[in-house]
Amino acid sequence: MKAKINALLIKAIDLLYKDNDFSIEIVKTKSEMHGDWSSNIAMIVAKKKKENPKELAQKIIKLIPSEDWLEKVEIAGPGFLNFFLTKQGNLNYLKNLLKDKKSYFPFEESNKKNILIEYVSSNPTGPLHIGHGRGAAFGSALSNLLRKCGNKVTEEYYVNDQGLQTKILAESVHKKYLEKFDLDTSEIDDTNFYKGEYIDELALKIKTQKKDLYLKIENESNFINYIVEEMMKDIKATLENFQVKFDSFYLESFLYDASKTKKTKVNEVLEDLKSEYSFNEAGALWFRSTKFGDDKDRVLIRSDNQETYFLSDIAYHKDKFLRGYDELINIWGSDHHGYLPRVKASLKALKLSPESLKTIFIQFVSLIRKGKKTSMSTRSGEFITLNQLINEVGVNAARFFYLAKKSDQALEFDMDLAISQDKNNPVYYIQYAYARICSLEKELKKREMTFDLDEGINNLEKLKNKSELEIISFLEAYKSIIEQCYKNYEVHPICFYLRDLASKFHSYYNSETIISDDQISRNAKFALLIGIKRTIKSGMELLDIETPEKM
RNA sequence: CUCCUGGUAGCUCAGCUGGAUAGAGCAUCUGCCUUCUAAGCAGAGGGUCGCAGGUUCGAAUCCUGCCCAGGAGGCCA
Repeated sequence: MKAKINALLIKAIDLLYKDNDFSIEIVKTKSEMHGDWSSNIAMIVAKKKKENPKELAQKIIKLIPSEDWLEKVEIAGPGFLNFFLTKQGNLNYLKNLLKDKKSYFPFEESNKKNILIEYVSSNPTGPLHIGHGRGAAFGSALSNLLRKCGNKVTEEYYVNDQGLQTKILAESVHKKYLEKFDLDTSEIDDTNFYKGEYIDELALKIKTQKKDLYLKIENESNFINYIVEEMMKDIKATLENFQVKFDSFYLESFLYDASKTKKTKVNEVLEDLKSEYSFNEAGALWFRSTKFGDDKDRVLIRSDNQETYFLSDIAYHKDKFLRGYDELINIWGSDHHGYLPRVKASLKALKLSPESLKTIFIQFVSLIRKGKKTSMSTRSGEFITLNQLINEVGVNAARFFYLAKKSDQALEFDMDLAISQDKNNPVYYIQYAYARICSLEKELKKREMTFDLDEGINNLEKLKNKSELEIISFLEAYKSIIEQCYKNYEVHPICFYLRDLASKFHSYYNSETIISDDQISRNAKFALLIGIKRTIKSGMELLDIETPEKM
């Protein structure tokens, strides 16, 4: 409908000015006094052409032909054009939705892309905590949306499976492991060690499974790999538990692997940057990132010969480009925002287009328990793991709480509120609406009545009361919400929409008896319910939240 | 010190690519279960949109300054 109105307006303006370069808005109205759809076109164009908005609006109206779906167009306020649709016009969307045998989805990208989306990528030095959970929920939901809109999407987790931090992790575990055998570890300097409970648990697991095999470590890198694998097992299990499914886990060590090719991918990057963009200073190798807009130059290889994570990150990003994607998406914690300029600088140096890389930052999650804020730190071991959260509030509620807030805004996760499963949880409210519709269908069968969808579709005109008309119109708004989310790489508006839709349904349910004796009107009402049901299902599937048929 | 986010109802947040009377949920108060699921509904109260200027027909939205909160600025990740 929006597209139809848009076409009429563009044509009218084109006739008047031979110009259609305007960014106009066509929105669903909030009040029925303003009709069904509203446009600010007259005010936008009037400004550019220095005319009076109301007079211009008058001219535009004269150029709008009569259409069977259009009742009338009015001018209101400072120059809004308000479109009042005929009954037919308003029913178009719902009819299409109901006629589609498959699951209806209101938007499809015309220029389909092959997208790589990287998220979570938590270091395997500890279990996932509630901060990672937010990135996981958002990344998976956004992937669903991008895919549902017609794109090919690959979800990837980048694993920093080597380097200094994994070494420290292995040492931390090993110390605990030694202590399990009552060995004296007081000589070991553990100031930088990881301290969480999981270290102790892992040490115990190793003792149980491998006995005294690692009392003396013969091959350090093998031991590190072993520990990292154990951590990743745990992380993967948590992700699966949380409805997050990755297509690939990309190992950092692969970038240093020379077994298949002569040169490692990291070495290739070092050559790419050689002499022109890198230099030696104080025993270290630097990347001249200032040449590409970064604040300062960055170290690639430290004076102790240790490669920085930045170096392998460059190689990783280069590899992403070489794998042939149209678009790369990174979902990073907001503490990495200072990191982006140097990555973009490296892309420019490698003559790869930084515009193809879209980075979305996820703000911190802090935890509130019994009114007290808890700080999160992997190293000190003070955190709530994602597993704990799932166990306490459930996957569905956890996902919804994460997704219902704009991702670039800090989130205060109130455990006590999320734990309370009784009433405060908006998830149940939406699920309940869905279950109620399912329940009505069951009740219908129980009373040995039938539902004929085609008859319902053909009699939608019979739906006349206020809440029915409002819902019919609101169902169409789903399309705009999806388009907006798709365009802006966000998902929280879906949460708000579903809540509103559920609310309108509950209200309707309470004001009307759905199962009536009049077959025609009953079918029409059930057709409307099916529209609601499919829309809720569609939205919840994007969020990966369950829609039980019974509660 | 520099940069990035944010400041909207008692609380948690939408709205921010300028538009019509600033919206939800929770909490509070008043009603509604012999009737399709009360995990629900109907109604009420609650606001100097951090402060001050500016841009214009119009500003919560854009610009500038200030105040407050959080974050980033390493040969840490």
